Amino acid sequence: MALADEAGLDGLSMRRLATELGVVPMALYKHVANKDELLDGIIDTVVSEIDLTPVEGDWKPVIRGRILAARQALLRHPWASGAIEARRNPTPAVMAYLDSIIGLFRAGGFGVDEVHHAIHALGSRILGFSQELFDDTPTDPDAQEQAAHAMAGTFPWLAEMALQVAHDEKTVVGSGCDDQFEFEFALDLLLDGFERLRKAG
Amino acid sequence: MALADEAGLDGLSMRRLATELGVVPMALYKHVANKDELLDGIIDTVVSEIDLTPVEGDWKPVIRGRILAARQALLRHPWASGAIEARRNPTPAVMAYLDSIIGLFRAGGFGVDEVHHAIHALGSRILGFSQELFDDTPTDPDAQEQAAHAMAGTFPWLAEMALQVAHDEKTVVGSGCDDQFEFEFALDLLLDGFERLRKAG
DNA sequence: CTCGATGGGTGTACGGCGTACACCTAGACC
DNA sequence: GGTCTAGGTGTACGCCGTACACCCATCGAG
Repeated sequence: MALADEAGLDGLSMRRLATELGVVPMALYKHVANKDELLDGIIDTVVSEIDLTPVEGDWKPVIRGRILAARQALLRHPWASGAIEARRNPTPAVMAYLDSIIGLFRAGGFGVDEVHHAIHALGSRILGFSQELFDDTPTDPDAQEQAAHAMAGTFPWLAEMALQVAHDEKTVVGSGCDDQFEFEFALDLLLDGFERLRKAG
Repeated sequence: MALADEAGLDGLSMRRLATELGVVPMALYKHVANKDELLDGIIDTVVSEIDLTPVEGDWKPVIRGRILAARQALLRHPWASGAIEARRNPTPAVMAYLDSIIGLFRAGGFGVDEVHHAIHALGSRILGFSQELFDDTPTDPDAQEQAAHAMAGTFPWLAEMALQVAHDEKTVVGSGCDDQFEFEFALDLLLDGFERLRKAG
């Protein structure tokens, strides 16, 4: 049923998925009320991949690990994070995940208010634009460098950063922005911040 | 043209917008190549509302102010942030905004790498779910409290937090989650983190 | 063994979407 | 007056989600 995770496509749906299953579109409606419900379903199966089994240890590494696990699950299904955000009310599995995170904070000695703020901080996108603002499709560094030079006049600082990235790409192996690193960087920054607040508070 | 900011609706478009302008749908295509280009257009007009005029002062309050200004602009047009995120490449105005932020960091003494990480941190949604995970449509506290109790069994920690929020709503005026406060909380946490890194760095 | 109910698949149809293509018109400019 | 062109028009196509009516195979009750 929710094995509809299949062909891994996102923007395409319902009629398409039906034919993919060798069935007429309307047949799907015998299993789900509408498309949203179907999406809720597959979202839940993805989120359920996150390992929520209790772990012993200090709150910080434990929470860190769980969030990174969630990230891994979402990375396995690139369309998922977008789908989750588009939903107006969270699905049960999402609730369960959130609940587990909150529980870890509470067990770590945080007060309810503190956790509340922490959850918001972890969930908010400060710039209002998401991390994937630039699609990090790996273009070759030289083209990137050229583009950077081209916009040096209008967007000097952006260009500077882009050049640095292009440079790194040519010297070190791997793609310019190490997304994983960036993610952990921001995560640790926040976790450290929470810790300081707790000690201070 | 981009005065299409009009009726403030989002999910509806093109044909709809055409009739709204008293014109046949295809007429729009004499001004924009396709719907995406139109969206890019209105996104740019929204983002252009952000005041990017140079400001004197310490980097932290200046950046803080600019980001909060951006937030105000996006809050004025609730559909905008979603639209921006959905776009694959940023529009010029978005680039200009990013550039200005990067510039402020650089002027504040940050190195290129540091700024790079900072930008990523500011832009990422750590949980993978956005802040508006729960639509904060103001429901009455009692109903909320009841719902919280109902899920206390399955999601104890979530319920605990929800109860606290419901309680606050009844005692203090204003809505339970002060979004503005939460936003500034996360923002300051990150800014403080950046500062410490720079001093350590 | 018949019979009704029921779960799942089918076919047709509607209204909405974005947009390709060919056409028309009113002014601007030589 | 003749040409060019920017902008508006009409028709049509293929996609989408889904409402509604139908059909059939299985199965438990009588």
